[in-house]
Formats: sequence, C-alpha cells, structure tokens
Amino acid sequence: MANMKEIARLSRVSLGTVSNVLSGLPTVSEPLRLRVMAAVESLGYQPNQLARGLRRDKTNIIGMIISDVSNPFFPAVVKGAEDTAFNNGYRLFLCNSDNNFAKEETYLRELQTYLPSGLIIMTSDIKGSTKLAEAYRAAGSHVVYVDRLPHQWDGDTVTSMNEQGSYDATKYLLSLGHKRLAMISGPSLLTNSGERVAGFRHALEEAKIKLPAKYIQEGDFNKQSGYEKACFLLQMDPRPTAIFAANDLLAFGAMNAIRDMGLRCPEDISVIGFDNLDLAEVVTPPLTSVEQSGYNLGAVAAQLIADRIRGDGSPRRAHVLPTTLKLRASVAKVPKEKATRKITK
Amino acid sequence: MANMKEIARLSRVSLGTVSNVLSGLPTVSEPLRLRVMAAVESLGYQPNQLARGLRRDKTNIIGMIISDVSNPFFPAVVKGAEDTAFNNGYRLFLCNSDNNFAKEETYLRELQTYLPSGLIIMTSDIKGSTKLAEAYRAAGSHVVYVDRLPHQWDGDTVTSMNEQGSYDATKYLLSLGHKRLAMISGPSLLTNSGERVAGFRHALEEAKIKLPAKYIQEGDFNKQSGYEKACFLLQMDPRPTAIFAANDLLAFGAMNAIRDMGLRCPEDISVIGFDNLDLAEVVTPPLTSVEQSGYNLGAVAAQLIADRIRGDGSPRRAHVLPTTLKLRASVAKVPKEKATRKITK
DNA sequence: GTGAAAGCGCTAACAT
DNA sequence: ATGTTAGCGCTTTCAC
Repeated sequence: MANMKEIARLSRVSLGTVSNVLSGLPTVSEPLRLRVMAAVESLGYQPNQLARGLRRDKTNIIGMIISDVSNPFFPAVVKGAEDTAFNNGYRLFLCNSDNNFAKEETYLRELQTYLPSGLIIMTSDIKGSTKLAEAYRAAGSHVVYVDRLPHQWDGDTVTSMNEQGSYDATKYLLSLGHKRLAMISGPSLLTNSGERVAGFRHALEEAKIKLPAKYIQEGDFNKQSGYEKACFLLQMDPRPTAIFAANDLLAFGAMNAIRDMGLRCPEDISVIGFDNLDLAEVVTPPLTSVEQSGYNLGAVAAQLIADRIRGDGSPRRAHVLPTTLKLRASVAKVPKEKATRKITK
Repeated sequence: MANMKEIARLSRVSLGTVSNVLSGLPTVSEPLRLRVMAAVESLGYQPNQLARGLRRDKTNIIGMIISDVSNPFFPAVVKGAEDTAFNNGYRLFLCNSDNNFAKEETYLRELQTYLPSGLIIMTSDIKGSTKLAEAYRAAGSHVVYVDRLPHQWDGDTVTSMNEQGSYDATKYLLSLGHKRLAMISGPSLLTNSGERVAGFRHALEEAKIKLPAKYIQEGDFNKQSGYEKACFLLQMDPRPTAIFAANDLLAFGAMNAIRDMGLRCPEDISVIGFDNLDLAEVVTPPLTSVEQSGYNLGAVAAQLIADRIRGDGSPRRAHVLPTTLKLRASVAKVPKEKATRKITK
C-alpha cells in the first residue's frame, strides 16, 4: 500500500507538508495542496491508522463490549452505536463477552492497547469491571456504561426507564382487575432486572396487593428460562392470572408453556413482556410489551462519546431513555373465578 | 500504561530480551525470563497492539463486514465468527454496511490500514467489492466471502446449500398436492437469493408444473416486503395455495398478510420460510422453514482464516454448509378446490 | 509556508 | 544468551 513517503516524493514536497495537507492545516499554500491531493487521489492513498494512532496516542476506534450478540435485543443497540459512531468518524470494534467476565476482561485489557477513543460497555459483571474502565479513563478514553450498570461507577451512563416501564405495565394489569400477578425476572445481579422488579413491586404495593414470594421467579433473559419458570408458576395454587416477564424472550417462553399446559393466553393468563422486539407483534397472540429503544441506547452512548471527545467536559451524564407500553392481545381482563380452567396436561 | 521500556528497566534486561520473552523465544535463560515475567505481572503489562502491528505489518484483527446487524439472521453469523476468531487469538472488527456499498467501500479502505490478518465479508454489492478484496490479499490478509458471493471471486467462500434447501422445501409442498406454488424471493442481485429461486424452479420443472411469471415476486428480505408481496399474490386469480419465502422475515410478513386478508394459514395457504430463525417456532402457526446455520457460516469462515494464517496454502475452498427442512404447522395438504375461501377483506 | 528530524512502542536483524 | 539499533508510517515540534 502506498504510504506518505511516496505521496511526498510524487508531489515533490516534504513529509511534513503531506501530513499538514491531510490534517487540513490552513498554512499550506494552494498549489502545494493541490499537488498533494492529486498524488493522494492517483494512488488511492489512505493514512495508516496504526501509525497515526501510535503517534497521536489515540485511534478512531470506539470499543463496544456486549454480553451476547445473539440476544435479539442487542443488535439494535449495536446498530445505533455503529451508525452514530460512523457518522462521527469513529469505527466500532465489537467484542462479545458471552456473559463471561473472564472474556470481558481479556477484551478490555487488549482493546485498550489499540488506544480507542471510547468504550461502550454492557457489562456482564456488575462488580468487577470498573477498575478496568478507570484505566481507560486514565488513558484518555471516554467510557459509557449501557443498559446495565455496575455499582461504583460515577461516569456516564445510558439506560432505559426500567422501573417506570414495569410500573406502567403492572398498573395496566391491575386496571384490568388482575390481583394475582406473577413476575419472571432476569438475573437479580443485573441492575436492569432489579429495576424492573422494583417497578413491579412498587405498583403492587400501591394497590395493596400482597405478593407471595414464589410469585417472583428469577429467570435468565432467554426463552428456555421463561418456559421453565412459567411452568412452575402455572402449577401454583392459586395460579396467577397474569405474568409480567422481564423481557420478551422470557414472555415468549411463558406463552409456549401456557399453550403446552393446555391453557389459553389471554383468556386464562395474561402476559406482558419487556423490550418490544419486532417479533412481539408476530407471535400469537401478539405480545403486549414495554417498548424500549435499543437503537437509541446505542446511539446516545456513541453520541455521548463523540461529544466528550470534542471536549464536552460537563459533569457526569446519566441518560435514562423513555419506555412505552405497547398494548396488544396477550392481555385480557381478569377471568371470572369460575371460569378458571384446569390444566389439561 | 506501562510499556516495554519500563518492563526492561524494572527487570534489568534489555528491550530485546523483553520482546523475546513475550514472543516465547526459547533462547532466553530461565532466570531472566522469570524476572521479566514478574515485572510484566506486577505492572499488568499488555503489549501495545498498535506498535506491534505497525512493526509486524499485521495485527490480530479480523475485519468483518456485514450488511445489516439488525437482520435477525446475522447475529448468529457474527457470533460464530467472533467465537472462533477469539479462540484462535484474533479479534473481530465489526463493520455494518447497511446494504450501502459506499459505506462498505469506506470501511474496506480504512479497515485495511489497520493491517488486519483477515477479512470476512458479506458483501452488499455483488459486482464491485472484489477489487478491494484483492488489495487485501495483495497485502497478505486472507479474505473469505460469506453467504452471498460476488461474481469474479476466485478465493475462499462459505455459503449454505441454498439451492438444495429450496428444492427440498418445494418438493415437500409438491408432495402434499400443491400445484399453484408461488415464491417471494430476495433481491435478485444477491447470489443466495438467486440460488433459492433456482432450487424452487428446478423442483417445479421436474414436476412439470408451470409457473406463471408473476408467481415469483422479488422482495427485500424483510417483513414489510413479505407483507406487500404476499398481498399481491393473494389477490391473484387463481390464487396460489402455497408460498415459499426466501427467508423467514418474508414468511412472517406473508403470514401477517394472510391473516389480515381473512385467510388462514395453513388451511387456505401453506407457507415455508428459509433460515429457521429461533422465532419460527414461536409464531402461530409455527413456521416450516429451511434451516441453515448462521453460527457455522461465521465459524467456518473464521476458522478458514485462522488456518490460512497458520500457513494452509491449499487451493481455493468453497465450503457449502448443509440445510435441513424443519417441518412445522404452517404447511398443510392442498385445500380442496371447493373449500377455497374468499378473501373477506 | 516549507522542510528536517525526533520519536510513538515495538520487532527483528545484527553485534557481542 | 543478551544487548544494541534501525525502522515500521505517521505527527509534531522546531528551524529556516
């Protein structure tokens, strides 16, 4: 590949002048600038980012650590981050931690030596990662935690209104007469899951509805887990009339469990999810869900980094993005007590 | 961050020795090796990948260009590639082209200056990208095209058995008595779409079934497009009794259209998709679909690159991964002519 | 306004 | 077996 030396030779100027032209310094005279640009064009020259980064002590990379690309909520976050980063001249280096903190740590350590301008991190460990994140900061990289937050982090964050969204969903169920509400939560260590549980509890407390301990089952944010926890809930006596699932995957699993046990959604059991995945409207019945914008989660995080790089030195930002309850057919009024179906399998 | 010079000072050896220790050269004496390792440990030293890459003229980056992260089929491909790359010591630099060739080109040009060891590319332009890919090769990077192939590419590739899978799906519909089979294809420029159409045609020709030109509608691999094309097909006279969609998103859209027009799937119309997304079994009715492994697509591509880097100089490889028809409830026997429902809306 | 030269952190060739 | 040194491609002083 052509390098700067060749451009310099071809346009009969010094190395420094080529650099100045490429950096857009206004001190270069027009004739020289044109000669350099012509050479750049003719050779299709692209500056070597490795050398530039090494010299500048900073690259145009924004690292992004996510816990699992294959969870259908995350691609939207990645896309939002990638779009925004690209439009600001940054490139996304994607690292998939597989919810494995050791892998996350390996990535964090090595990624840092690529001297990224920023880091967007969806941590898989609420406790451990801030020390490494501090190292990024110390090296002049801007760090934003997204979706789930570590304790002990005093920097920028972007999350959704998990508690409010869950509160709204629960109030909605209550408004339809439901009194036996159960929840399938995510891993209790994750702050987003904790907030969703808090919103659920909050609404129930306000309505003075008592919540049997077993009515909250801790799942794992995937369909399989939703299926299993729903099976447990559906066999309880009394059986809940509504299930609030902490994400749509859990809700899909719950809907499958309801069907497999010979019950009907929403006639026997109402279900609400969280995320409002594209496919919430494809399942039958279409799933009522708390919408959060994964795209914006990523986009706001990337924009925050771009702003910080441009010198925005304002105090810590904690963006909390709105949620909206999307009403669909998976929720109905509470069934009359007599009408309650027996499980048929 | 600590650098090699500090390690050298701390362990009282020369820079070169530190380098030799870190590169695992056996020529270093044990005492010195231990001293160096101790210093590395105590400072948590990580080699600067920018400097190393600049010097070695190659980094441990594998670039990956995909057309759209938010298409639910692709995250599995990314995950397969990332897993395999990571396990071989490589890191994935993810670029999202948004099906925009200009963006793809920008990424390709810039990414190359990061001196990646390899490139996995799902091109958005069947014609144009090979020139740039050749430049990667010339620079010693290994390139694998995945999922859809450019014409004019004589290097390594990984794809699924698109034609065979589609042939199987079509044969299955024929075996159930369907005679009026329609297809919603993907963009005709993409080779994967073309192969799926070919498999469909092939099976029909074998069965001597004539295919009205309008029975193949070209869609765009998304749900919206599936909905629109299905609406068109459903209003044709005679109406097809089965629709083969070139991917599951198109199939989901088609199923929505069928429902919205007051028809029933599978009683009035059978539907088969391609990809077998997780959600194929969640929709109602569960979708019959040609399964392909996105994970393996990515994993095989990454492994191919890792092998090439290790010196595998064998001739061009064209991996073609198997597909499997997953039978579910979205397909039924052809309805009796009399039973054919009128469109109710 | 332009050019010369130092140096970012590392590797590899060479000298000892 | 270990140390010394040139140089990867670039940016950024500093002379002129």
